[in-house]
Amino acid sequence: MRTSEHNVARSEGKTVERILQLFDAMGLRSTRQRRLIADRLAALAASGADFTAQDLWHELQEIDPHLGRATVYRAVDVLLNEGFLDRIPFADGSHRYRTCGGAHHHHVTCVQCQRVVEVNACLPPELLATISAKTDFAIEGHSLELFGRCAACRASAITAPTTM
Amino acid sequence: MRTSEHNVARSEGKTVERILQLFDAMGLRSTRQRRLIADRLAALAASGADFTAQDLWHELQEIDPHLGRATVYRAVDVLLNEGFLDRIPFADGSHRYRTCGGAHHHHVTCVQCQRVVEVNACLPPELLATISAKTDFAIEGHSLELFGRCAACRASAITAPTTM
DNA sequence: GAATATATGATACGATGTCTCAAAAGCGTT
DNA sequence: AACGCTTTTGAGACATCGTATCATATATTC
Repeated sequence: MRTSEHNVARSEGKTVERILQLFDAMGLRSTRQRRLIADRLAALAASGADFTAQDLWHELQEIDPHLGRATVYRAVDVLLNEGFLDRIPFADGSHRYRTCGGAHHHHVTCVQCQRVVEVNACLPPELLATISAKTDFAIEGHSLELFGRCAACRASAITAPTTM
Repeated sequence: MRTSEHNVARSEGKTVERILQLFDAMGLRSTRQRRLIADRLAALAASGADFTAQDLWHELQEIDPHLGRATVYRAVDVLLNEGFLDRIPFADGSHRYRTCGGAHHHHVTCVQCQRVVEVNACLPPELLATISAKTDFAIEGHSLELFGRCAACRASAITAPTTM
């Protein structure tokens, strides 16, 4: 237990540093607010949780009540453009953010518990070739979101099925 | 010309009827407003254009200045749930609507002219099986958006390249 | 530590969509 | 075609999410 907690703390520390380096690389200054945001994002990265920009702001406001909304949104925007964060769109038009490795990947979202898991599998090149041929588009990118039910939710549905 | 115009008009008429039947099937009444909306959507379906709910409202307001925003949004919502409309999400979090056949398909959007084209190709079952195995999710659905540049935009870029 | 450029935060603004509820309109019945 | 019941509408308030503005505060450079 000790070791694992220690490792988490260390990995968070590294993540904080990585985020601050991203800001630095963009020529942005190291401010108290950005360090605060980096801290929180590192914790979220460690737990793999996803969040909305609003969520993040509210959480940080508990630490610093005067932290401005625009400051948080601006930071999220920078990190999204840098590829540190992923935006996950939902069917209702809303979207959440998630820290990610930066490598190309997709997401599976559990329709029951909303848990998001990364998937490394990607579209086969043949499919892209077919689409390109059919439409005469030069395909430059894609966005794939998968929906389903995770193992835990499938299990709980069996033990506690809906009565209707 | 005559014949083609006539055919377009006829196909729009059919589409109008189909939309009104969808309302009817939901147990919703046939109102002047809904008929107005059906007319406009049929025209949009014929031209294959995509639109925002706001767009649609403004266009219809020119015909009936008192038409309520909520009325249009409600109708769009119904038709979306019925599968007559598709919601196409964009990277910036916005989304547009598009009439579609109802059969499963995806979209390719031109990153330059924003034109949207339907694609009938879909994910190979092997990919879904792989993802299911890797994540232990029961995959129930997916959303795939493709981005690229259409033939026309590629051609115009060659004759008029960006100077930077 | 002074100069200077950037970042912040309060607030206004804008876009998009939902909710409310009195009034209007549809529809089945008579 | 008038009645009565139910749904629908429309106007605007409200909610949410994000962006723009700009005086002030803060980093960074010298």
